[in-house]
Amino acid sequence: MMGLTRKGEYAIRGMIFLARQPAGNMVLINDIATAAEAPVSFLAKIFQAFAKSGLVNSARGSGGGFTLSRPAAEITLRQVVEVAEGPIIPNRCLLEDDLCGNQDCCKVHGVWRQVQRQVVSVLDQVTLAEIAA
Amino acid sequence: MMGLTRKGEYAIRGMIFLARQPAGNMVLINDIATAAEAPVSFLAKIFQAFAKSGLVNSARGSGGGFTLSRPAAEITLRQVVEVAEGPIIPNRCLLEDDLCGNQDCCKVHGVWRQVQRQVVSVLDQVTLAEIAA
DNA sequence: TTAAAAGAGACTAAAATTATCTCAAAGGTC
DNA sequence: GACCTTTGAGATAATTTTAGTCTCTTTTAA
Repeated sequence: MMGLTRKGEYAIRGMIFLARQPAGNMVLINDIATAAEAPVSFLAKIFQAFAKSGLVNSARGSGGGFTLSRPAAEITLRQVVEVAEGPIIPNRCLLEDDLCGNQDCCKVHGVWRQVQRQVVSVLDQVTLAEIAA
Repeated sequence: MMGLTRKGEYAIRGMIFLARQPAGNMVLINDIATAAEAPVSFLAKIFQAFAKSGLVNSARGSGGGFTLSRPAAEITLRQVVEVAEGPIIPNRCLLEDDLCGNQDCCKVHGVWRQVQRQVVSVLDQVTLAEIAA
């Protein structure tokens, strides 16, 4: 239960590698994948999402690649994880806008919200810079 | 990410129903399943696990069924969740006894352990009695 | 002895995860 | 402009996990 998937693991490792590059240095997805020990085409998808989300900049053509869009100290682990894996949701009924039909579910509801807050809070306080150091 | 599965949901709902019965009252898995809105044969498996783990007592034959093995106030949500879903582990490398080959993984290792502790701590502090009330 | 229950294991179906492949679009370089 | 490099996007496939079913066995009480 509660596990990060491969996607999340690859994402984190890839971002750590990027964070260790000289600022602004464009890195090929191939090199990131090698460093992160991830399948290239799979990681490519993940980094597409990072590019869309604005966490990284991308450029095509020769001399292209990926680079962090801002200092690693300004990117949190939560942001990385959420772009890769989606929002941190310990239970379905957290999604349904506070209105779930099931009475029992709602009793537990508050507990899951608490869990969510704790997890998010931990991940919010860790930056890429810290874990890449 | 971080989601409880159906199994966990059914498990919790079933245990809440049991917790609401008069103490010692044997309840059929059919009735639990109806109350929990879960498939009978699926929930039966889950309650087999509960019986094995000692959270509930079971008896076969007519007059048989399931009952909590101790007061609902002495059963935590964590126990219920862990029997149903397995241990709460936010990342693979938490399993590997503190020794994972990957350096980067290990930098993040402490973060996941913190996450784990927070989640466990929340679930440890909620009893069946509280959520069944 | 018989009917009513849970226990155990094999099996199936559906969904999510983990990829892979192909082609299109964009950006340099000659 | 022709050409090569690189990311973008979408379809597809393989694998694993989740979810659920079915059958048969064991236990127990009446």
